[in-house]
Amino acid sequence: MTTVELTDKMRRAGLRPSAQRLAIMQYLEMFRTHPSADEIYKALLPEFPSMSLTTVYNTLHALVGSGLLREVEIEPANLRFDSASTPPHGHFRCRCCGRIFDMPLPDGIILENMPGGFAVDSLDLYLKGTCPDCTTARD
Amino acid sequence: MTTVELTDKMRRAGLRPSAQRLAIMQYLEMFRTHPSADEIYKALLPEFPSMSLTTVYNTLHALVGSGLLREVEIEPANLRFDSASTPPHGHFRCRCCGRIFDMPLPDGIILENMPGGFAVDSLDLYLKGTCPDCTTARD
DNA sequence: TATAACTTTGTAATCGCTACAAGTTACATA
DNA sequence: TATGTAACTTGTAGCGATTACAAAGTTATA
Repeated sequence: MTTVELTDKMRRAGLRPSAQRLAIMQYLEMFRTHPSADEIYKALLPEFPSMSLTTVYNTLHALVGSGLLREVEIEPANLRFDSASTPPHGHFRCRCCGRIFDMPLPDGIILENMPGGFAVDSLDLYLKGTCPDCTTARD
Repeated sequence: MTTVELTDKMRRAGLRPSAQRLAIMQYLEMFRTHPSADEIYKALLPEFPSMSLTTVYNTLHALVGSGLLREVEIEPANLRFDSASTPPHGHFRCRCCGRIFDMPLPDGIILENMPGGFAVDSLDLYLKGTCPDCTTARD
């Protein structure tokens, strides 16, 4: 996604497209590793030496609030973030290397037969185990 | 589950069934509200006035480690716990009252068509929305 | 009963995150 | 282009959940 496109997207969401915000969005578009706020902060520090961690948190919350990002809560102690420009998907965390992978949502996960009266507005599927790389490395 | 049964269960898991541990397990068997460590601590304090919060955490970790409890990570800032003596199920958190409900796992969630090489050893389904009580109250 | 292993307790510390206030910037309007 | 205002950024201080650690207590077993 180009800078212009991102700028438009943010404006349409009612957010001012500051340099820091654009950089954060671009980072999340480019690196699909589900980084934490701190990882984003450290990665962008060379480019924005004066940027504050608080700005990263502010931005992430603003972007989540307007639907441009999704939170990934697969690791309770570390909130992670994911561009919302992909279709809904589950997440898999490798217990060995700690990486987080996107996974397809199994067919049939559609929320039909929920107990009556529960109005579901978000669904998260989190899987844990060993990823192919770590399985191979262990052999 | 009786105290004797719980004692056996813990012994089989290689854990000493101390009074504190039994009380914590019993609390989780009795109250299916997915309490946090702090809630358990406060609830048991009258019975064990000298118990330390650290003991609660130690116990919860030990029990999770040996499969007697499951962690519920539906709220990133507050780890919650669930007896493992129930069949696998998903969780629903009401955004209005904050309560957490057990939910059936939708059919078809069985992890067949996962991308090759991913060895899944745990699955968590987290749903959020409005529960029946809060929906009714709002009308 | 001695010894080792396990468990509990209390304190201090860590870590992710948030609150807040002051300074800066963007942008609509004139 | 100038200007007022709302939005944004920054730094510091602080909070709450959790963990580290060491000392004291308990239990199992030889």
